[in-house]
Amino acid sequence: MPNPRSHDGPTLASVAQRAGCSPITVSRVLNSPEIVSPELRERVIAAAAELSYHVNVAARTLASIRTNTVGVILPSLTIHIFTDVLRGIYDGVRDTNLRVMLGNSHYDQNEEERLIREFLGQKPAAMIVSGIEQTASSRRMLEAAKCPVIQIMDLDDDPIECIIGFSHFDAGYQITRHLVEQGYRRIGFMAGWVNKRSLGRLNGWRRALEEAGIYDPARVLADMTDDRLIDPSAPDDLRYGDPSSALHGRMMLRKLLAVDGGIDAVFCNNDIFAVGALFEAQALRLRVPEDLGIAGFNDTDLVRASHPPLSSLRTPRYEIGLRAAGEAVCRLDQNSRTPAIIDLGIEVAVRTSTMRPQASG
Amino acid sequence: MPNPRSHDGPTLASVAQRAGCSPITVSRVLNSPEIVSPELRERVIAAAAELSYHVNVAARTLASIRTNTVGVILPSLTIHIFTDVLRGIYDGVRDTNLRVMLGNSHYDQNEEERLIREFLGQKPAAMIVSGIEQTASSRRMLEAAKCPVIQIMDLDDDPIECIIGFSHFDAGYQITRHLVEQGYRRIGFMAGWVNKRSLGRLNGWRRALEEAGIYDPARVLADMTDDRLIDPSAPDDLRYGDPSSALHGRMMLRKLLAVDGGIDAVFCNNDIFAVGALFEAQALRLRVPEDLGIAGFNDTDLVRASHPPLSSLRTPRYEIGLRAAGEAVCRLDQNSRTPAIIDLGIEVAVRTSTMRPQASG
DNA sequence: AATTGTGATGATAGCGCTATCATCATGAAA
DNA sequence: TTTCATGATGATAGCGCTATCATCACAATT
Repeated sequence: MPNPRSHDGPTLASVAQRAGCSPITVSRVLNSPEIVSPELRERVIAAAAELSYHVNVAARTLASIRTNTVGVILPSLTIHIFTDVLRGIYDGVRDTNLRVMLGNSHYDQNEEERLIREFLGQKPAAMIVSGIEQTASSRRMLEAAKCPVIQIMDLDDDPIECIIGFSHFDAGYQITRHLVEQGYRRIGFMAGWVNKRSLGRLNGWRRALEEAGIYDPARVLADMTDDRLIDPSAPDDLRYGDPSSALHGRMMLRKLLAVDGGIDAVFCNNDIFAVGALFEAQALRLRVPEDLGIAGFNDTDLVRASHPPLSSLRTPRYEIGLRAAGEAVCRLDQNSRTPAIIDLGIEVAVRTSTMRPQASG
Repeated sequence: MPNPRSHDGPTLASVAQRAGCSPITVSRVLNSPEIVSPELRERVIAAAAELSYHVNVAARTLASIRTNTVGVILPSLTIHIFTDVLRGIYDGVRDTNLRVMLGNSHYDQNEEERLIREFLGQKPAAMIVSGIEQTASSRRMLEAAKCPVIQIMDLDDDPIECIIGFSHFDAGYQITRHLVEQGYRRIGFMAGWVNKRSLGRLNGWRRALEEAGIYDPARVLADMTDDRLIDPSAPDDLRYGDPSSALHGRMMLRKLLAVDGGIDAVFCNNDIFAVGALFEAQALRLRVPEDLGIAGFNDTDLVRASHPPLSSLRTPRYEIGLRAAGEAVCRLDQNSRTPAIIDLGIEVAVRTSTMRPQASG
């Protein structure tokens, strides 16, 4: 009777036996094939194929100290921004031997800290974490980590090691500048719920308006800083709903139009809000862009196809994920931990929704 | 000098030493605390906390045969449907000791087979795979797997073991019946690109129309069965774009309106197409629902907020993920492998976009 | 012929954990 | 008292792999 603790699958030893060599040689064929003679190598490969052998990752990890797992911690899987990033990361580790271990912090810094602790306990090959809002203790753990640590999505702070993203301040500033240049004067900001990144955009919006002498704090709407948006006990409508739903966009536009003096343009913190605002404008029979300019954020497919097409700010979400994975691979290859701030840039995508006829500006 | 191969972190042995007991007792505190005396247990927990000990997952896996990893294989991370499912899965394994290992097959059955082989090689605790379109060899491997295998998203076939989803045929049938009941007679189907699931919906659409005696095969648009949609070498516009973009919806509506006899309503294979169709209708100054009825699929946030709100078919995407994870946990607990077909049901969400004034019906 | 280097392969000893069996008090039942 | 069950803890032996060092044939160099 065979050892009951053993797996049933073939092991290095069984491949070795079949190929007529020692287990360690099989290991070499797997890990550094160039140092094994061609004939033996072929024999081993054939034997492995015949037995449909697959390495036991746990055993390899245990024996070799290094793992091939990249820990990724994102604040949400609901918000499409982060699934775009995630897709980039997965595409970035394709054709490498790296695995992704994903954690969802649900925008909870304590949960994030827990995940960081747990992931670091597994000695990951690299860590990719979103943003710069970690707790002090999370930050300390990441700084002490013996692997590349890559922060993503943000820029404006001193990174732990490598940070890949874009300036949210610039993003808010540039899209707002565009609205100012189009002649809009009462420009609102539909922030939704405010985190560090949104705050950067808000400050960019504010700066652009202050420079033009038309800043009015009443025109920012951030009162959705509301636990219901992320609280699992919230009513179904919001719980299953995207916290950035188009319905919120509609509601917020109504509120902004109702503030003293109203608004003649709105910068929406994401494209979904913007589409919601567009629908609300249609419902109110406001002409876009004549009566109301609408600008989105992220430049997703949707706003290219709307009627009228919406201006937006293109953010390199997929590219951030791809590059983050690439940096991880590269830093592992070169065993380097050089600090780096990688700005993947942004771009204002100008479309009809903000092309105000100059006559009326 | 310590063993250079060893990790630097604390091990079971160091915790044991600090707690003044043997390593195996520490292991017991971790795995079945109830069999250790309260005092010793407390001492061990305290020692572990002081050293901030974390188990070495690789060592545990190697020693215990069983892993705590659930392999999940999805065909896409681009399509929001699957990220909804993914979110459900992650929420479903929260507060369990299960990990998720995610693979993206990019709608490629060979890639899927590769992933299945690789994942099974790691003796996962369970497997969750999307759909029923596996290759024969994939199917064989999954059937032979020594772990619960849960298929999701579909229903209409004999499952490997447990399948969780809904009937795509019924879905297509019900939403089309609704359109028929509203008095629409030239009802198109905007399929986009056809896989097994879309085909089910198409057949449902067809059946409903045949029953009403108004089926016309010219009114289905499925010519986007186009490799560019999933080919990484496609032009940027499509590559980075969602293969179910609203722009496709706009294009397809134009095509459907141009077929002989035109259409007076359209069932769109997803909500994004439907919103695109709505925008196109707006651009063409077609009144919705009077001139054109529009129905979407999935009932996402977006269609609730559009102007007019779009009817859609609610699909339990998040719930499928949640339940799949739940089934995995449950089957592991009970060590059962009972066949099960779990229909999570669908619902027609009727909104303005298909409420045709009966006078004109 | 002796020495050295090189390239290919093998032997050995763990990596940190858990399955299994062994031990040893303790108290209840005979 | 003896026996036996029970509960708590320990000792031992791997899980399947790789790091490290050892070996050995063979060719090149002195």
